[in-house]
Amino acid sequence: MAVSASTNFRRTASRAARRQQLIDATMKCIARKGMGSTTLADVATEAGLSQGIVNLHFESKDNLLSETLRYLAEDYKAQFDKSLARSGPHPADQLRAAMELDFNPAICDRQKLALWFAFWGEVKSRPAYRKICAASDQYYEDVIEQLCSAIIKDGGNATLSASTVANALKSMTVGLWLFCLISPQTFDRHRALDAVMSYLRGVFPAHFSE
Amino acid sequence: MAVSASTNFRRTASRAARRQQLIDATMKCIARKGMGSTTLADVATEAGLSQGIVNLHFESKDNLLSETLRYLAEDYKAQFDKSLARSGPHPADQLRAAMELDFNPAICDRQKLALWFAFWGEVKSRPAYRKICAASDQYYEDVIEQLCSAIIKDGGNATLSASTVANALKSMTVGLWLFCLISPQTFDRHRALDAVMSYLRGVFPAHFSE
DNA sequence: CAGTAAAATGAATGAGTATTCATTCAACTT
DNA sequence: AAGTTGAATGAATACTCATTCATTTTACTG
Repeated sequence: MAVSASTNFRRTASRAARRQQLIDATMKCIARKGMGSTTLADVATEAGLSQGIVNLHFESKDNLLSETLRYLAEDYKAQFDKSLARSGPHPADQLRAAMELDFNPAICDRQKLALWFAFWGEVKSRPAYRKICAASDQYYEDVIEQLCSAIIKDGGNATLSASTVANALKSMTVGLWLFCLISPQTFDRHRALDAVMSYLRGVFPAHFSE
Repeated sequence: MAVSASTNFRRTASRAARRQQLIDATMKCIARKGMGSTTLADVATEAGLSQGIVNLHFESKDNLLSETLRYLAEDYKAQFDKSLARSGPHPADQLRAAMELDFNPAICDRQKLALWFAFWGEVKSRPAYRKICAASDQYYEDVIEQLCSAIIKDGGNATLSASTVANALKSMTVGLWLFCLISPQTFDRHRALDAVMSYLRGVFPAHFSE
């Protein structure tokens, strides 16, 4: 029943691999053609498979898109958790790592940014997307707020509100991503990271100076 | 030829009024149903007019959408310019007015926010949208940067870069708008404005304290 | 090597949609 | 009042696209 690991060269991939292949194709199509103009035929062609393949592996187009958003969010979370785990032990190290991740080429490339904005653009009319995004946001908001809180306790400006700083940081990321998406010639991820680090130096001078 | 102002009760509106009526209907439909699921029939029904009306006044659906984005951008600019003109003479007054506008109910309501994100979601695949947004962004970036520059000269922290602060401010707005759109229950425009004002107090303490 | 089950195909279907255009209608002119 | 003009209508058209499913292909089993 389960596909053995030894049969790597099957022409028919395992269910999970095929689904991932289709999600990858979907992401490429949305970035290239936009969410509204991406058809199931486009996705199938991009994946090098046939017409009916999406409905075979995902029930419907709606479902494919939801799963694609879910994957996008999970992929980001995996990189986020890994970045924090690999960074230094101090909360300031972790906060820096989190912000550097957001402007890493792996995250901050126009294809992925286009995807995020494509889904955010439908959030108001698609409760399913809204829920996925809200849950995701909540997680980062919490983690970043805890880091800010720790930094404030560790000799930071005690009048600062950790949640306000966390809001400011996460929202800056979104806006800077939009600038990278809209004006790639005049605005790039280095300038974006500069803006964030300059904010961090302003708010936590004792922790974020070279 | 021109419709006289006295004939207010014509059943057939002037060309400009009809176009505006259709743009208004388009905005409502996009906010409600999303950009991808908005059909010309939806727009016509929302406007209380007939099937072919959009192609009569706008050449095509594409054109209607571009004109809608253009209107959205012009409408924002008009309110922005008016806010600065009405505010106090000092650059700090004007900067505060600009930020307060962004979280005013007239701008920061979920219907309008949904519209902005709907268009931003298509920016990568539609050069026409990208250009409109880029031009618009450039304008605000310039104005805000000049205000920051003036504040810095007027006794602000001379090591600050006006353009970095301007980037941070404008990007925070976008991200905070997204939070308002995604999590209206847990996040509202007051919290958003708090985050911005807290940033301004941090960066320009001499100019932004009560 | 059959035989079987699962995976994949791709033509067919049918719902939906942008666009066209012949006709209708309202407002103004003389 | 009859005529003229341009706006508006809405049925018809041509097309796109998600979904279905009978058939084919592939991989595995005894």
